[in-house]
Amino acid sequence: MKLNQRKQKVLEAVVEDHIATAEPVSSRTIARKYQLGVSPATIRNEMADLEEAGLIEQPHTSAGRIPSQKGYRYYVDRLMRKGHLTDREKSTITSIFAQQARELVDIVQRTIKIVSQCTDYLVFLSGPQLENAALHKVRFISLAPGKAMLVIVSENGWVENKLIDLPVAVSQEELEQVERVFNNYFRGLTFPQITRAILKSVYDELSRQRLLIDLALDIIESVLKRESEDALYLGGTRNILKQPEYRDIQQVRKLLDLIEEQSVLRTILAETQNIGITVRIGRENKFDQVQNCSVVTATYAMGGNTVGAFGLLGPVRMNYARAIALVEFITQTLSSALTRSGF
Amino acid sequence: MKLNQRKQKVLEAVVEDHIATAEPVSSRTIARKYQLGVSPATIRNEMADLEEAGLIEQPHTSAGRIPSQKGYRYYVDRLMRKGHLTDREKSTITSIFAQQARELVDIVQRTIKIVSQCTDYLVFLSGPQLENAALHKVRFISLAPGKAMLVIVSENGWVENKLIDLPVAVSQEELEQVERVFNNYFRGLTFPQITRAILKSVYDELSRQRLLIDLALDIIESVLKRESEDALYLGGTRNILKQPEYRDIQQVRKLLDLIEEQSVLRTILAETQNIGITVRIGRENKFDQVQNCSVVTATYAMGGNTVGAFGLLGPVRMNYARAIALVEFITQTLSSALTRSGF
DNA sequence: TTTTAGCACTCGTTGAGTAAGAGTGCTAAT
DNA sequence: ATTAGCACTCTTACTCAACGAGTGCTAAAA
Repeated sequence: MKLNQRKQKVLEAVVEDHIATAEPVSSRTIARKYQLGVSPATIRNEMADLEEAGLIEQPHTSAGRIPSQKGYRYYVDRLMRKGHLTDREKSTITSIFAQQARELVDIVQRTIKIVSQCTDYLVFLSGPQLENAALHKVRFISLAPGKAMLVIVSENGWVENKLIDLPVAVSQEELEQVERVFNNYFRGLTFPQITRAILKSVYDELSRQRLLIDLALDIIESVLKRESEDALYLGGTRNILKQPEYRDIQQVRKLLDLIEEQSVLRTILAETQNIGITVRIGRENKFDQVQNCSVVTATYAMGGNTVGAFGLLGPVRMNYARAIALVEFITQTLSSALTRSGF
Repeated sequence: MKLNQRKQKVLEAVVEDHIATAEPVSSRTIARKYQLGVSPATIRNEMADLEEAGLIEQPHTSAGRIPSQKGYRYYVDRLMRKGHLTDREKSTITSIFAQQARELVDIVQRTIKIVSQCTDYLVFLSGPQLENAALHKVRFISLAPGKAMLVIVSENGWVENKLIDLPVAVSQEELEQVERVFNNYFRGLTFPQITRAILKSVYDELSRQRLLIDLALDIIESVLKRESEDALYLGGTRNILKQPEYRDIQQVRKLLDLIEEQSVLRTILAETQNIGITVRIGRENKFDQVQNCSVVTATYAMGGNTVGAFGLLGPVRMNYARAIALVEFITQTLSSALTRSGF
């Protein structure tokens, strides 16, 4: 779709004014606030064209225009200028990550908290999961017959642990053998890197523990999978009510459903590709429950490996420039904090 | 305060009808729905007296009466009949606990989920914390210099674990010595039972590890404390919006503040005494944020030791009989589920 | 003395009607 | 191509009256 210079200016003005005020934008407002050097009447003509193109719409005849979802998309793709965080905001965020963290969860919770203070959108985050992190050490601690604790330590010092059931009776002795195999052969590898090929060479050398190692691999894999499914962190629920879109109780209801039944948010994060920032506007979202919302997401990494995703959810009338800047800054900062040693 | 038989009947009718309908109750409604065998006019006279006694009030002249907070208190203390859960509800709840649970958290989360399905109030729960549970075994797993994982296993098999910093360089050897001391001398004791007296006898025998044991005790104590402060589980946020009290966004706002800033709920649970069910109506609550809510709480136990508390929060117009029956049944069932072995 | 029927009174709710205001689209002049 | 002017539309706010629910009081009935 080709728009001349002036139509673009008008569309930009409609979108930005509506984002700022949540009200329909009139031709007069644009003429007054955004110096296009033309009269309201001219702007009205342009607006009529933009409406015909489906980029803006009128709630009713005697109201101004609001952007359509298509209009927002056009704005995000072509008109929007890069948003900037203030130095103050940046340093607040950075300082949070500078503090020493004992566990992964601590970092995540701090992130949620700080972001919900600098935005009025819903903040949500998955991971960080060690599934793709490089292994440093594996420990099995026998607690009772058939019951043990598995501790997985990543190369840069992060720890994941989980209670597991051992389907067969395994002695502490045998567990220690398995530990040794892992720590000797697999140290420094990510889980997906422990390929069949590598396994084979291990098998040859250690044919006796073959069954045991297979078992251990299954257990570790399932633990890492389960963890990554479980981990969803949320914040900013109180702030998002400030958005006038949520003056209607029905909307709030939908939002709380989303929060309590976390699967939608989880899937949104799981489907985020690691190719920079993803923006989904209204009906571009797959799920019914978020079709009147917009979502900005991005992945974050640990030592080059994607380990989780971070997102902001707000009304379609969202400050995209700011949201994108924030998501970008957070995922970058978080990635470098996680890549630094956990110890 | 002494009320004659009929006044009590009228008060009961006002409270129960208002709980059911959320509307002011008129004298005519009472005469029609609750057979007192007298005319509306008589009931009006009784109502005037009840109003003078401060037990009911009128939103405005041409409306019926609603109970005052004092009226609810009178009802809860003297009029209310014991509520009952249906067999279906009871068996759903019981079946949840019958399932094998791997970790404490699993049980807790299931509880929250099932309760929020059978009530429209906010469900919240603290613990279970092992602080008061009998120790079975303690393990220190050295992960890196100055960094270790502490695993605490209770007598009936529940496990708590936490990453800890070791302030001094401690060898794996020394950690194992400490483990041995704990497992030999303290097995079967709850933490508060490890008194100075017992410690002293240990010191005499093992004077060499004295400093180390002191250090270990401090660490374990702080871990258990920290855990118990952290653990707050919530559910039912979506359901509570069904209550007509929350048609006003401002109220919803307050509720979300409560949910996101969990300290108030945490304190309410922490202050719950283990003397059966506690009911706090409106301004009987200490905290401003919940003065237009009522809270029903009770503690639950593991092998006789209180390890956490469970609560329901709703509007002052709450179905107290049902809420109390539910809290009672849940805490009992939860206690016996936890007291059964964790394995 | 207690209960109740009857009635006047109060107050919130609803709906209709109206005026004001915002914003548009169209036309004709620039 | 742009714009001033104006008629038209639609929402919002406000007023006013009618209605209804429920009470309190009084006087009669039990």
